[in-house]
Amino acid sequence: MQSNINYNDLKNKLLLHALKATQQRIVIYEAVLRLNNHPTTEEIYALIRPDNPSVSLGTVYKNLEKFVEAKLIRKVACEDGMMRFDGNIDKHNHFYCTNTHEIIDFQEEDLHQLIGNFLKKKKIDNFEIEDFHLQINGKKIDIQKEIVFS
Amino acid sequence: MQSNINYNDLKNKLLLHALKATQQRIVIYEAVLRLNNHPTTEEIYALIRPDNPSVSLGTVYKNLEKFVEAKLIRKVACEDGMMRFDGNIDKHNHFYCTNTHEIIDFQEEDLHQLIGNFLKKKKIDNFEIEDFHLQINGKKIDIQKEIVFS
DNA sequence: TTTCTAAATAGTAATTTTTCTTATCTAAGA
DNA sequence: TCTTAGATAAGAAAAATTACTATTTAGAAA
Repeated sequence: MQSNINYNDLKNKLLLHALKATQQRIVIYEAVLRLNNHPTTEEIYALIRPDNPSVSLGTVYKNLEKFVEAKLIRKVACEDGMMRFDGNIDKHNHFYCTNTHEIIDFQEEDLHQLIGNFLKKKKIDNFEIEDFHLQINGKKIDIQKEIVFS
Repeated sequence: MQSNINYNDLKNKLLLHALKATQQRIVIYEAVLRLNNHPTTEEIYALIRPDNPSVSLGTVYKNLEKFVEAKLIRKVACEDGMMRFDGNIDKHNHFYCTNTHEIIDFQEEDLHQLIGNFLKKKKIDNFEIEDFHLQINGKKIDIQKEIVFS
């Protein structure tokens, strides 16, 4: 758990990504990290609203987009129609539960390399690969419990 | 190219998927197949509108959703915020051009098996995998030309 | 520290996308 | 042919997103 996200770390992270560190941005970025299960814009807005009633929804939308541009966070397009955001920018992939619409991180360096190597060897003309994203679709068996992989 | 999509084939395909073969559904399904580059709902609506002015947008939305449920087509959530649809239900993956927002099919049986085998070997508890989808992000170098891979 | 300015924000309006509602209609099985 | 469950049109409504503009502010420069 990231309980150690303090004001200065957040601020520096923003500055490092060439983003003016406004109060609103710090709060929004913190919310993305706290809600570490791929929140929607509304979920982020709902989290920050009680303590920051003057932050407008438009600001949340605009800044999430800015953060993605600056590669501070990632966008995750979801089949349920909602755009979601991911504060974890390490290489990783996702499970998607078609029952609960949860997106669950799947950190598996071996698999990531396997795919990366395949693409490197493959001759692909007229396309410069930046990254890739694997989404594994299925259903959680016990919705209450977590997915365990080893 | 699928120039051989005729009325009866479309109708039978719908019936095969337990969908009542209405005139509207035949027209909508045909549009998805014709617009074989992952059209949005609006693009589908725009294509059929001239010849079928009485088909309503709501019908297009509802039926695309129905088709996905019936596994007649696939949904492709796109980072540009638009939901797109794919009439090709064969196992395949996608390139996504962050410049043009195009989604381009990447049919590569070897890669698909590589990933499938990895996941089969991996012990994953509390999740029943149905399928997976690899999206390769990057930029087309010459926007006019196609991506070539071999 | 104070001043300056480009950039960011709040609040609201407008637009876009999607879903819902209801009266009417139709495909396909009996 | 008749019947009816399911589908449709049309428009209203809701939800999601973007745009606009006066005001404010972070951070650079003096």
